[in-house]
This record gives sequence, structure tokens and C-alpha cells, in this order.
Amino acid sequence: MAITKVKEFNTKERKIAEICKALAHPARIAIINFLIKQRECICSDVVNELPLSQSTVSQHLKELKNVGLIKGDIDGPRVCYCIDQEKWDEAGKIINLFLSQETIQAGKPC
Amino acid sequence: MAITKVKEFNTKERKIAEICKALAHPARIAIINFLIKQRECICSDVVNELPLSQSTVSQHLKELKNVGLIKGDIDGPRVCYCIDQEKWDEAGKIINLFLSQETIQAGKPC
DNA sequence: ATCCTATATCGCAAATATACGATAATAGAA
DNA sequence: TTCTATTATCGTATATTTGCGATATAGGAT
Repeated sequence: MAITKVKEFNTKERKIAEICKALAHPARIAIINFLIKQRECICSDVVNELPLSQSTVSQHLKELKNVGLIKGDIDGPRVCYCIDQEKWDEAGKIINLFLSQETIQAGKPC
Repeated sequence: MAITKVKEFNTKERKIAEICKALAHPARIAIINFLIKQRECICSDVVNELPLSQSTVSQHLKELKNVGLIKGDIDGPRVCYCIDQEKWDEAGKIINLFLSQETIQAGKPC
């Protein structure tokens, strides 16, 4: 079977998972780090930086764009990519809120 | 093709991606939230809470345990699961460090 | 010993993700 | 117009993830 059950979970849970999913591949982490360092760059810059083909890099960029963490502005024949400040900050807040939950256990430790 | 290239990225990038991957499914987010709320619980408690079968829940728990975010102590015929405080805090720090990077762009906005 | 409960694992099916080459599409340069 | 550079998308192969039922395993209870 394996019919996806993602929709059976609530919005908050899905949102957190969605952001994490976008960050669940080292190539996409590397792309984001590169984008932060360079402030902005075109797809071919990323291709030169990573050990991946142009089409693969393009796909990873698309995924990051789909969740909104980055944006790409068309600049002639190129596309200028950069972090989407607002969405990035929002994602950071959501994930941080989740990860910084207090987990102290009273009574016996597990 | 599709030979995985994960190993061609550096340790830091892989670590971040690994943690995010563990959190990339709403069921696992729900499990963690439940575990934090309950402080500890057995597998069947989670099965009752989520719209998933026992074997599927067991798999999700295993993934969370593999990255170290939770631990399971054998308690007779049951397994008592809870957040692994130390690893949880460490993961939080790693992800937060990544997500809280300054992305302010000087000059023209992208 | 037999039964019951709880959990993990196996085997399988379906869905997604990863990766690449080839090709299309677009826009500037010659 | 033709050429070149840049990027997106298509098609395809493979790998991984998700999900479940069935089964194995382990420990208590009767």
C-alpha cells in the first residue's frame, strides 16, 4: 500500500516536517551555506561549487524555492538566487520553537 | 544512475541534513511532541495516538532512535520511550546555529 | 506449560527522492 | 539571423521511504 498519510497530521506538524524535508539533503544545506556566503549567485555558480550535474542542482534549487527558503530573480538569461530573508526567518522561528521545547523529566529518568 | 552523493559533502552539512531528515515526516514530529507532553510512553501509546499501524510506528521510532533524538529503555515486555535530553539539546544547537545565520544582503536585493 | 501483551522485524507494494544526460527554452552577443 | 551561455524540464534508472500485514520474539500472567 504505502498511501501517504501525511494529510492526517495537523498543519503545524506538517509545516515543521516540510521545512525539515527541504533541509534533509546535504546538497541543499551546502547550497544555502553558499548562498549565505555569496549573498546571491546564479545556478552555474552552484554547479561549479558542488559535485553535482546542472540538472540535479536545478532540481535542488527548485525544491528550496518551492518551500520558499530561497527565491530566484530572472536576470537576463540567468537566474539570480538568494535567500528569501522573510521566509528564512519565519522558518527559523518555527523550527526553533519546536526544537527549544523543554524536555526536562520529573521523577524517574526513562 | 542515482548513485547517492551524500558522502561527497562535508561532515557538518551531512549532520544537519541527517537531523532534518529524521524530522522530515509529520508522524515523527507528532511522536516527538507526544513524547515531550507525556514525558515518556510505550510504543502502543503512540500507536493509539497516531493514525498508523503498529509496525509503521515502530519504524518511525526506530528512525528517531537511530539519530539519537529519543531513547528506548526495555521495561519488561514493553519499551519505554522518551526524548534523549542531551542529544536533543545538541541537535537543537546545531540546527539553530545553521538557521540563525545572518542573511542580510548589502547592496541590491536579489 | 499455555496464553496474552508488547514490540521488532520481514516481506512486499507503492510512492518519492536522487541523479544524470538529452533536450527545450530564453536571452544576450556576434 | 546565428551562435553561445544559462537554466528548466523531460525521460529514465536506481535508491530510499512509507506503510501494512504477517510473523517472530520476549516477558508476564494464569
